[in-house]
Amino acid sequence: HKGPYFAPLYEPLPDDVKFYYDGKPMKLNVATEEIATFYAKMLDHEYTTKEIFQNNFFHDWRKEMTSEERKKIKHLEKCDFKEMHKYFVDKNEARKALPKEEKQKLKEEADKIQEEYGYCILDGHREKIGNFKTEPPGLFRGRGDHPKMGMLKKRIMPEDVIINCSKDSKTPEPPSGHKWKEVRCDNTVTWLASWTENIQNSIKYIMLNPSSKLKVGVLFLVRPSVCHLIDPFYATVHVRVFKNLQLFMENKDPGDDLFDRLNTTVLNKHLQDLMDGLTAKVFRTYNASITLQEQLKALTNAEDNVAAKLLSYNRANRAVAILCNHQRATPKSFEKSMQNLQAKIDAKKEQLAEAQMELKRAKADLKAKKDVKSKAAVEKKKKLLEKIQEQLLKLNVQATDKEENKQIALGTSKLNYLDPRISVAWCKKFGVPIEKIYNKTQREKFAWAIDMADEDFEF
DNA sequence: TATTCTGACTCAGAAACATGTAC
DNA sequence: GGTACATGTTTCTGAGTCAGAAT
Repeated sequence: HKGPYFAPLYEPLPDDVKFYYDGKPMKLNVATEEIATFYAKMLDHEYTTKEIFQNNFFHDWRKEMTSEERKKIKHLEKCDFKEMHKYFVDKNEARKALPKEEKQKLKEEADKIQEEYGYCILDGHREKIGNFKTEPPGLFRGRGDHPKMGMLKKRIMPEDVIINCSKDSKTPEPPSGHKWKEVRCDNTVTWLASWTENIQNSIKYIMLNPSSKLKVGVLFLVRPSVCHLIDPFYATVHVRVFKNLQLFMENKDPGDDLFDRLNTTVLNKHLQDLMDGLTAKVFRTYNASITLQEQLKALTNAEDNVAAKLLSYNRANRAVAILCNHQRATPKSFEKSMQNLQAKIDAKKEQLAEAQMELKRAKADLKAKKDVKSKAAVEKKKKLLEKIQEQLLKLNVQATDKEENKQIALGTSKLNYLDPRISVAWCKKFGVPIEKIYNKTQREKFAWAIDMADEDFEF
């Protein structure tokens, strides 16, 4: 591989884009200016209204200032980033408004980079890399009430990067004038390059795409032996759990934490002792997959059309998502798009009524004239009516699906917990094209399952 | 021995980006 | 046939999991 693709260097602002302190324009040192742009870009994000974010940013920013700047810039409230912010907003819009050919050119450049840095050779095969770019510098966006939000995420330099590649391969060249932190040849790990980020001091990796053979469903493929044991395991565990619960509670007051002695490490250790490869995650996967299979069996109607079958599939998938607690916030545009859909349904209903009228008229016409032409007209109207009925049904199914899916995220279970062979088998059995349930990326990731599962596959 | 830390890897949702559809 | 908006897809990166090492 060629090592990571580094984030582009900072381009200083044009002279007419100014930063103001206490109402007066102030020219910043390049390094100081760069960090200011990180904040300026986020001005209309909720983050910049949060005190922790502001404080962390200001603290880290001041650390990078020259001593003169630091002497002058003492309060964030007196900093005016608005002109800088506007500059970036305008720049974004200008990019969107670019003529087609220009956009095409940019795309080709990106593809070239992808082609050059986005692949590696693993055991003689060309494999796609998942993330081949270093994370660009910016302000840390912790989730929830993260105490470090707003801190400066520093630029990653070649000197920070450890390269991992095989002994007999050509070592990637560092960018000119730089060198790698280290080059090693460790074939016991899967990463190609790594660096330590400065916020949490954790290691970031460059690794392969989920479709690569290093990533493909090891869990599912070693699973059968484990999962055969889970059913009887559940049956006996029931009794034992109840007894243990009683035991736990005997020595506790009502407010005490019931499971103070049970953390994942202890649990996994115990499960590992029972059987090699058994962890808490295996149970999650097992439960998800067996639920999907059961629900599909219960909900699918062989006589339904494809749209209705897909509704059944999504319902089964939803049952799994609920089980795994994959909730999401109702999308911001939900109400509006639901209204649009409803409007479409109403329009279709009108069309339907219209088509029914026309058919009636055509029939009357046929009765009166009894000629070939009006017979053909009746047939044509019948066809039209059927088509509209089917379209209406499809729209109704869509609306139901959308409503039921409002607060549920299907992606995670579909991508990470469900054995894809269950879905593949279902598609084959009920004549549903696989593209209806897996998009391109998903089909790549699950290529092994699409090849191997037939319609009789049972989990 | 118990607890915390570290490294490797997977999961998860938001944002960016691309594509489709209605006007 | 072009544009604006909606929807679908991909990228990005913070968070979580798990095993083994360090304290």
